[in-house]
Amino acid sequence: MAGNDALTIHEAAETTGWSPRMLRYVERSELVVPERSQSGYRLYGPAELQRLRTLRELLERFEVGLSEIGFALRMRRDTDLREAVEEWFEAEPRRPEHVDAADWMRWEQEKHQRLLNTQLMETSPR
Amino acid sequence: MAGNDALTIHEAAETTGWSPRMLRYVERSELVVPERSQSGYRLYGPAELQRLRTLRELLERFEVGLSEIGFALRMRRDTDLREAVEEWFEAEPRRPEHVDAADWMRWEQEKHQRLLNTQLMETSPR
DNA sequence: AGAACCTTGACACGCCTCTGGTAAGGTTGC
DNA sequence: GCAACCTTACCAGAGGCGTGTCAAGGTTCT
Repeated sequence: MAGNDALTIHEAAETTGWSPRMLRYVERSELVVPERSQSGYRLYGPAELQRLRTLRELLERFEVGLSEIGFALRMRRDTDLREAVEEWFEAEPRRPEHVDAADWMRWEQEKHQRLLNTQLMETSPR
Repeated sequence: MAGNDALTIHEAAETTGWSPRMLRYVERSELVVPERSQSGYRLYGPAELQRLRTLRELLERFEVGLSEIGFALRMRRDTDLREAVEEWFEAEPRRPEHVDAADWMRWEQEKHQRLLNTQLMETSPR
């Protein structure tokens, strides 16, 4: 393997700061999947090494876990999922369009009512 | 509270399929945060109920967890995080720009070499 | 005033994530 | 051929997630 710039798992571990154990784990999460030699050895090229280093930085900087980046990957690959999640968030700023308009206005109205009650009760409680 | 269409936690639980316990949990994850009455009771309006129902569907349909949607929310709110994650993914299709071009070409070349070796060895193994 | 709600906080349990090992066996370099 | 690597497959332990339940105490309805 010498002379080639593809690193074995232990070498890659040393230069990226991951443990060999974790490199296998990262592979299973599909975030960094190295090539394999003919006999099945993992071969980490410059691109993988770089990705591993930046991944590490990413995780540390934002205190996120592999599974979370894994989920981001899943959203990026699964269009249905991505769209469903986005759609759910879009409905966030109150007044989601699925809600009947009349219901909504009654709700808004009564919110003010409630607030009013609140104020009143604060001066003359129960 | 009667006459108002804001539901208490147990009522909301019944119409949405969540347990009261889980509604508190969902609130803690910041995904659906109900208003509060003056005395601190949670008040679920039509919008919240709808959001709870669709959230449930989302989780079931894609077999994701609350924490994962919570992470999506975090990405949506934290621009730095979102951009960092996206940037990491952008570098995915091999040949990340941080890698030295000469390194890259040598790597690509040797990849073909490796593949060639593989084929040869498959016909005359060992 | 009492029943029937609500609140927060805690303990608990099963499952998953992350991380480290270890064992049994194949590959490579010298 | 032997040392030093690699592989997969397990066991294990700390910590987080999802969920229930219970306790101690406040609120609301009648």
